[in-house]
Amino acid sequence: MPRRKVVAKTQAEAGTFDRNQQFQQKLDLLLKTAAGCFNQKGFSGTSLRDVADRLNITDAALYYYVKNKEELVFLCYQRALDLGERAMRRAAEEGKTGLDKLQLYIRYQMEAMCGSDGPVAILSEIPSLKLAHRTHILDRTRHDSKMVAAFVQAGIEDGTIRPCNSIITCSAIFGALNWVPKWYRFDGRHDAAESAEIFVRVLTQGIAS
Amino acid sequence: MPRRKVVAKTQAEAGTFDRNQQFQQKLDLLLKTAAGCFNQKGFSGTSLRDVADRLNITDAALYYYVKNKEELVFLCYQRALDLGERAMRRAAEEGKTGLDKLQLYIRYQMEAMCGSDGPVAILSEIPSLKLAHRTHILDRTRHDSKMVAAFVQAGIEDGTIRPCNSIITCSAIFGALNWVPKWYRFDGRHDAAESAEIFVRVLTQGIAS
Amino acid sequence: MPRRKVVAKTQAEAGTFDRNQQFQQKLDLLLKTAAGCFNQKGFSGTSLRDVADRLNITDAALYYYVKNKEELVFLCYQRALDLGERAMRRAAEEGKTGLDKLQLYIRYQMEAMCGSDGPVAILSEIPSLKLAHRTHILDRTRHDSKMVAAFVQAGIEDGTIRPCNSIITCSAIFGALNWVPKWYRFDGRHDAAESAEIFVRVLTQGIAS
Amino acid sequence: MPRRKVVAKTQAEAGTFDRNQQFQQKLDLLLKTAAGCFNQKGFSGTSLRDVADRLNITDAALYYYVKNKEELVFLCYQRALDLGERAMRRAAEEGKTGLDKLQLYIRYQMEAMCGSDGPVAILSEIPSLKLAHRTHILDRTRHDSKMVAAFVQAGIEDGTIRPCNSIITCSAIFGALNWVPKWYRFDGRHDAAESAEIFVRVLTQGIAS
DNA sequence: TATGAATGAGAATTCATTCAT
DNA sequence: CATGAATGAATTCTCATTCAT
Repeated sequence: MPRRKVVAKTQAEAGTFDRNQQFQQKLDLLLKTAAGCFNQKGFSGTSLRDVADRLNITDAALYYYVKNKEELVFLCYQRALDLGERAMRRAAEEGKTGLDKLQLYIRYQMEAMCGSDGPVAILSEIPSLKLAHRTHILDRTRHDSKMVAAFVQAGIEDGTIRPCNSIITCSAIFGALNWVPKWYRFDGRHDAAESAEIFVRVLTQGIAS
Repeated sequence: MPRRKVVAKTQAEAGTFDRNQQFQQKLDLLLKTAAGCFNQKGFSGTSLRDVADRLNITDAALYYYVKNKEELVFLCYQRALDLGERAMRRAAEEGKTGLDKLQLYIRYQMEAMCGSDGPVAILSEIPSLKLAHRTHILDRTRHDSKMVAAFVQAGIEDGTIRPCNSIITCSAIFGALNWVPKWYRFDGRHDAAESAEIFVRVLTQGIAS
Repeated sequence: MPRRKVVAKTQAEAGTFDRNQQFQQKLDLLLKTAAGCFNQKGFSGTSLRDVADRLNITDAALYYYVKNKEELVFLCYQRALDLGERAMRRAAEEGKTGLDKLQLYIRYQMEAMCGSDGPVAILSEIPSLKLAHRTHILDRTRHDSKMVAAFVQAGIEDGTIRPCNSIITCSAIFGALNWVPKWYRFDGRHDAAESAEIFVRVLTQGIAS
Repeated sequence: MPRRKVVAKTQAEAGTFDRNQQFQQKLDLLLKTAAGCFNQKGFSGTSLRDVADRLNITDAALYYYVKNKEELVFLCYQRALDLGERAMRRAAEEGKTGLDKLQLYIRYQMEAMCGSDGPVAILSEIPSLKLAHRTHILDRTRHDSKMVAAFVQAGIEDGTIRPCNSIITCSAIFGALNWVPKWYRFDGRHDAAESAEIFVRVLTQGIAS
């Protein structure tokens, strides 16, 4: 019955390791599935049965993986932020100029959202989180916003981006990105790489020097 | 008591006119208020009591103005589309080139969302609408998408916009615009005109020839 | 929809007054009914439907009167303490000697529990209360215990009660009293006055000088 | 694996004997532990996980010892009645007069509840038992009540107890005793012998001639 | 017009219970 | 013997909705 945060430590306990891995995989699938539901119908609009049905289990079984619905959203949001931050980190490492970094970030973020990491949750209902989780998520999003704004600032300073209000500019960029899960389909109708390419162009060439 | 869709036509029926006008004003306030709630907490996340509380009436009283919650969202969405389409129409009329029209649309749309027309509903939970309303709204949104895509196409043809995938491009633009009500504050923290200006620049200069 | 703590203040607002009175009466009936259920089947063993069924309303209707189940128990407990403390106060006022007071308290307490104040809740599941309520109730019960122990002490000092461990003695007395609602029937099988009489005798003559 | 009600009879089957003994010991520990939980939080208020947690096993493991939760309570109640009846039997055997017997019973009962037989279940949720078990337990409790009432009757007849309503009198005595597990602590705060002594005095001297 | 009172449907959550391993 | 995983039933609670006043 115990929900585990546990991660097996030695190869010795192979059985435990396997079990744990299986648990993590199922949890990840749950998070993707839930994210898809939440994106479509919102937090309160999505019942746990909706999610469970898509996974072909009962709603009660979900409670083996998460403590409650609020935690489920929280984990979805964490996962979304993990992926976003990975995109930022890669962009920061690989990009030379500010513009470079901004463009790489948009590309990687698009690839993450539209690729095999499946539906990624839109952080649109932060108010639904309980205080501790809410502040945690808000801290991370604020940090992330600053990170991308810093890309823009860097670009302004190194001359690759024209002077502009980096805050509002980033709001436009984030908005465009955040909305993607609302319309992007994984059924082949859309192409991740192409979409990414276009987004990079539309969202950055306007501010490039 | 029958709810009126009626709009008084002559000053002759003054009493009715006044009453009706008052009704329309209250309804409009209701729609704005509800839109604000829905944007923050989602359709299902917003209870009618939430809305009623903000208006200092009881939830039961709301039923004098709308038939039910679904109709309330529907009306909010209609209102949002009305404003959006007005922006488009003005842009189409006033703009000369395709780029012109696109830029004007973005400006007018921003001004509508951030101006005195108060919170405008984000059309984020269309699936919650009943079939008739859903198709109605979907028809309008599809029409609107095409309208803006047509601005882009026109721009490509008249040489003011560089060739590009107008669908995905518009997705980026709509995303950025749709996200605005999520972060824009009416408490003076933001400036409507400035925000509009920046959005126009960020979202169109990248595709301008 | 608002649950009221409100009590009408002037005869002017007669309608309000009547409504409010009716509300209070129904709430009181609810508390008695719930107390009966809780005494028989325990807090968790009693479903809100059990209570609602006895009142011939739906369980959802209960929420018009109380915020939740926990508050329902809390109010039952408050009511029990109110009655108990009234018994103590009267005993303290009317009794001359310590023994006198103790005997009057037992009589009045029995009369309250077995009389028209209907089933009175046994305070047997205090741990189920939320912290704030729990400490509130515990404070009152501790105060009450001291009150009765003080009767005993006074009796020891004025010579009407033989020296004894007043704490354990009171535990016996409280136990006997607390258990009454478990077996007492309001269907005529038992007689309130007689039962009270016997309890007074059994529980006090043993310690009387 | 079949649960055993079996009790090994000869030392010959030593292995079985040991196993069986171990089983019985663990079961007894389970019953004590469960009784403690039930007394504190009630039957429905206690989940099998609560009990299992105190024993450092999983709830699923409990099913090796008992068929289901209902049986667990039933066994707790049986155990409580066993101890109570043993107290009565000893009292009946050792006591000369009716008063004697009554006093011995109270002492032995207190010693059982407060001694090493650890928490003993309060029979407060008999309605939760399934019919067969319920009638079985009710039969025993009725029998026990009569037994103690018989002590009182005997006392009245042999002149050691003053004439009184033996039923109500016993209700007071049982109430006081039943309530003991609610307040008695095994952490040294209370003294079993002393408490027993006081209870005997308080509960019997009032009716003694 | 607006409110108080009530309802019914649905949602989250808990929990006893099962069963393969 | 014991556990992990899952289920089904019941329960609490919320909420849109109704209706008499």
